[in-house]
Amino acid sequence: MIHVLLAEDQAMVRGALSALLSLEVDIDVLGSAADGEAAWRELQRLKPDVLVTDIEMPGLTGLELAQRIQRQELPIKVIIVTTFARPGFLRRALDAGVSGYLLKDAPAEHLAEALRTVHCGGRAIDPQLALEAWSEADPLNDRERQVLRLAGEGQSAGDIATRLNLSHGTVRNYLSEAIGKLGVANRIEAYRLARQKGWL
Amino acid sequence: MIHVLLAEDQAMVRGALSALLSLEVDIDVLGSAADGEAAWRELQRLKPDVLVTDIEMPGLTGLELAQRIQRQELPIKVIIVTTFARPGFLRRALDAGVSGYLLKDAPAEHLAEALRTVHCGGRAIDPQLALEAWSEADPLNDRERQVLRLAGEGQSAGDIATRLNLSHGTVRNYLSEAIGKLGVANRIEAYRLARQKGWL
DNA sequence: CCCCCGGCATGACGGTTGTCACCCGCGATG
DNA sequence: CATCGCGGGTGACAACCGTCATGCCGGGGG
Repeated sequence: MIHVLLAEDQAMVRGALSALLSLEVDIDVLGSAADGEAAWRELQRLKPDVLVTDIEMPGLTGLELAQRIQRQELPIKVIIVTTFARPGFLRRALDAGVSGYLLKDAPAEHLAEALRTVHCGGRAIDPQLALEAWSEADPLNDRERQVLRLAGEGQSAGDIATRLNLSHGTVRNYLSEAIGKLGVANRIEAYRLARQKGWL
Repeated sequence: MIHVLLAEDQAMVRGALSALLSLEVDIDVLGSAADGEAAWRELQRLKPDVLVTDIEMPGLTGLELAQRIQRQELPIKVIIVTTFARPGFLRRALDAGVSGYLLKDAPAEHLAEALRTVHCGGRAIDPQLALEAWSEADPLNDRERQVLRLAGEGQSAGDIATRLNLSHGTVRNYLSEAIGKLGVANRIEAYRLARQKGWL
């Protein structure tokens, strides 16, 4: 019997996944949580074998949750189930020691299979995504990332400079650098590309 | 017995929702489709009582699907189940004659309830969203929408002008108009706001 | 008929953005 | 010690952006 905890912020999806897993005779859904903090608490209370979690959740993300589990050396496997086919996310997930990474695009049956594989000590990583993950490294440094994030929200160079205690010229240098590294024409495209790759 | 067709592009969510509805004794999931076109075909083949559909799908969106059903006067109720709490979407959905509009944030049980309500001729609209929907009208006209969409993809005024066979000055006028109407400072924020409201 | 309005264009303005060359200070590395 | 790299800053320049005033045209509505 595999004991599972589910973390997913969209209630309907959470309920539906729970229903899906309940249909499997060898899987027992102990409970579910709507955000990272709640998941962390339930994790310690229910001591499941496997945590199935989304990435984008309020409070604590699935990736941060995985990191915590790794640091505390809890005997709990982690499977990420997410919408985002972003190579950067998978890479960060692997660094956080997760055992599985599935896309919500994948057939529903894969989830139960992945649970069994992982429970037996195996790994379940979306194969085509695994290729991309190591193909292209994030070329941005921390400053460039910060600046791009703010630029993507419509902040001007001056605003960003104030926010980060930099001169507005320096901000423009970082943006220019990022734009150059990503091979695009302006900040908007740079933001979109970096976001799509999971680098922001 | 309520006969349901499910349209949702993410396979795992599709399977999970199917599992969820299968647990209800009075609901029969006839089938499911991964995109709008497939849903339209299955609709005519399976003749369900209710279509449960996402909005964002490749090919044909859930809203367009609802429009088609309305135009052809098919005796099929439509329930939209979506991630997006965008007032503009709900308004367009209501114009397309849908009977239900639920958020994926809503508890899973709401879906089955909504199905029953709708099947009996009722409506199931997310209440707090319903308020917002009529509070704020879309202030943009067609040209402003087009221009804003392209601007949001990082296109410059010149690019957009070429794309739409306008002068680059005119494009800037439209952008300026949109920025003014939305009460923001630049095209990026204008794009984000319009998108968030479901106006793009 | 005239007048007004909406779509489109122009030109001019000041501010912002993207690029580049160059500067400084500082820690690492030789 | 020399010097190299790197994070941060300056200044200049061309291009672009956001704003505004102004103009033209065509189609209603009075």
